[in-house]
Amino acid sequence: MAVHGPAMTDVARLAGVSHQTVSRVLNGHPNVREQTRLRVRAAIAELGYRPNGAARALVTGRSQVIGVVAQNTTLYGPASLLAALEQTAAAEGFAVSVGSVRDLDHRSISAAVERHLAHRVAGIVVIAPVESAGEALERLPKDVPLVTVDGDPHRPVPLVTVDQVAGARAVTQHLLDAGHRTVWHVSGPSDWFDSAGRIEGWREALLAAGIVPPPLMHGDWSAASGYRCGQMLARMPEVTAIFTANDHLALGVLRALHEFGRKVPAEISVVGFDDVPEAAYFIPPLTTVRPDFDAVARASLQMLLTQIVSGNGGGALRQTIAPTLVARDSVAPPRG
Amino acid sequence: MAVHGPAMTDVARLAGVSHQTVSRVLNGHPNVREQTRLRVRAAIAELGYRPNGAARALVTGRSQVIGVVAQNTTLYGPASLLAALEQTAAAEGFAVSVGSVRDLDHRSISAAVERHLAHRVAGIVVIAPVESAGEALERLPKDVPLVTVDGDPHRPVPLVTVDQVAGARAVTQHLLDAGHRTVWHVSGPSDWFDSAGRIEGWREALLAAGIVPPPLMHGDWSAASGYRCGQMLARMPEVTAIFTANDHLALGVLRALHEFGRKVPAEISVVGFDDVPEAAYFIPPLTTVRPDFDAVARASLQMLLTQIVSGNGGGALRQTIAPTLVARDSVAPPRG
DNA sequence: GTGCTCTATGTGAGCGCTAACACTACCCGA
DNA sequence: TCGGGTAGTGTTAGCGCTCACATAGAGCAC
Repeated sequence: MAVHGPAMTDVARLAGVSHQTVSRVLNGHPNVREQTRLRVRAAIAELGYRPNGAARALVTGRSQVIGVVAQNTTLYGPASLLAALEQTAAAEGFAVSVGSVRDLDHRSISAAVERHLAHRVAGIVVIAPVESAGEALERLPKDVPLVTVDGDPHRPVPLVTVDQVAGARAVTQHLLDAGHRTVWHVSGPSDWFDSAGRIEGWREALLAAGIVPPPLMHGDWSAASGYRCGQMLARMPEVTAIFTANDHLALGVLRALHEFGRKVPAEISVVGFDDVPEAAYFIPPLTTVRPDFDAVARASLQMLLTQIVSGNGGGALRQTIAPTLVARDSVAPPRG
Repeated sequence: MAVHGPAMTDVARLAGVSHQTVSRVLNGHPNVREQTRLRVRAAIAELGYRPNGAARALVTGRSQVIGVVAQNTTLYGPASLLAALEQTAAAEGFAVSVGSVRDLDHRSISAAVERHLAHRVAGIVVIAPVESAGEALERLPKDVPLVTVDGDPHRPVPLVTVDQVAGARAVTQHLLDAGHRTVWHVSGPSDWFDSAGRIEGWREALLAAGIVPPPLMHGDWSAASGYRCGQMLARMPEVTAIFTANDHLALGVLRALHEFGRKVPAEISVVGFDDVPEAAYFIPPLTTVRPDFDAVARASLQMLLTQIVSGNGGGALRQTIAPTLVARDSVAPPRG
């Protein structure tokens, strides 16, 4: 009382009804007289009553909480996704509980999922961009609504994903259209699906144009690795166009090129991926690809809610969100 | 059963003990025979039993969940803080529920806090960097453990904060030590405490050196606003040193200076704040200030846990985390 | 009037857990 | 021998809510 605040029975007593009627009002049940409804609402307001989610979760077996498992929520992509998910979920009356993991191996993921299950979350969204994450999901109880984001396209799990391949293809084509003979690619870590998709799109576009893809440069999303790759690329006079798997890699590449005195875009064109807010202020402003995180969040949440409402079993739903090319100043035709 | 998984009584039956003994094992109660404990653990493992957090929350009145209220978790600072909080909380057995808000007015904040209270969170961390947020906190039930991060230093609420003033002072002094006559400042939004603290530190350092602070340039944390301020500063020949309130502003400034052909650091030195991972790859690598987000997260969580355990009433605790200067290449002595 | 439906409300049980207390051994000192 | 601790365990009563069902009254046809 003093500590725990008023309960439903307190409201009921004040309104002169039974606790069940209060419950009905709270849950928007139809068969309640308008006058009664008003009286109950007044009592709720007067007491500052707040329904106890734990009690509700106990009896219904499901809380109004969605668990999100993500790695490294400091990165722009995951952070944006998380924020968008939270906003969308809040609009639907759901809270979002984060379970971020340092590593994406199955032990970490399983542990995070366990934690969520202990709290009886209504559903789980796994931002699982790597191979090893998928395995952890196989062992999950089948009755827990689940959606993966940017996960393994080959696993029979509901999936929402940014169309990495299409984005990368568009970027590569964009560079070819500008007149470049070929396009070099600085990739993300090889075990990420995002990374794989971007490599695939790049390769496809080149092959479609009858070009043999040049050797791949392996990065790890960080500006530091972009810088290292950039130092190599800067020394190769034949390089005129570079597609980096994300904007941070592009930043590192840009700096390396700058240090070697190679002008962008006059001598070399550079394109990124993600459209971080700062990309427009790189030197020069970066042409990049913008994934629609809001759309991804909306799609995954809707997919999850469908499962929650229908009791479960989304089966192997999947949805792909197309990204858009954002053209800025870092692309120009090659010299000569 | 099929859906809800085994309950404590199921474990008890299998282990041949009472459910209460299972409860004791789970909660690390001392008076349980080693042999019994083992039997119970075996039963738990065999059934794949998972304690029901909702039931526990119902009876104890507190869940093992900490609510975090934050704005714009896409920004590097808040995102890092959130991630660090989650990691720290997980280590203590707590889950973290995010309630991000679009605006930091009291209606939004109150709504987010309400949502957390409905779920009976054990405590709340509010990342409340602006004035209006504080008001919302005044009306909060007194018995809810609460910690604010980067909040109003003048409110009687437990507070953990990065020492903005010290950081800004150090940066400014660093520039003066390099030989600059004065330091210009591009600030963050005026209603953020972070912003105010950085302005204060900058001003203090200048005044201490007997220098009248030059006019303040107002930004809003974004690279875009940094760019706009940079365009003005670039045209002023007397400007030789700029301290920007965060790294993104610095990026915008750097680009503007670059466009105007002003060399950094040869002609103008630039310093940022936050040490985003990319700062080392700006052109040139950015000298900046690194706040220790992990330390902030640890401090706030510890403060919160103290309140949770002791029943409440942290009173007006406060803790300040000193940031460190990270010297890179964007600072040099002025010409001549 | 009787019997029916339909709406508005109340009653009781129980979700899975913890807290408080009760109980049973058993050991120890007097 | 017996009281009195103390470790180990069981029993009972709820926490605040929803679900399934019971009930009461109103409306209406015959």
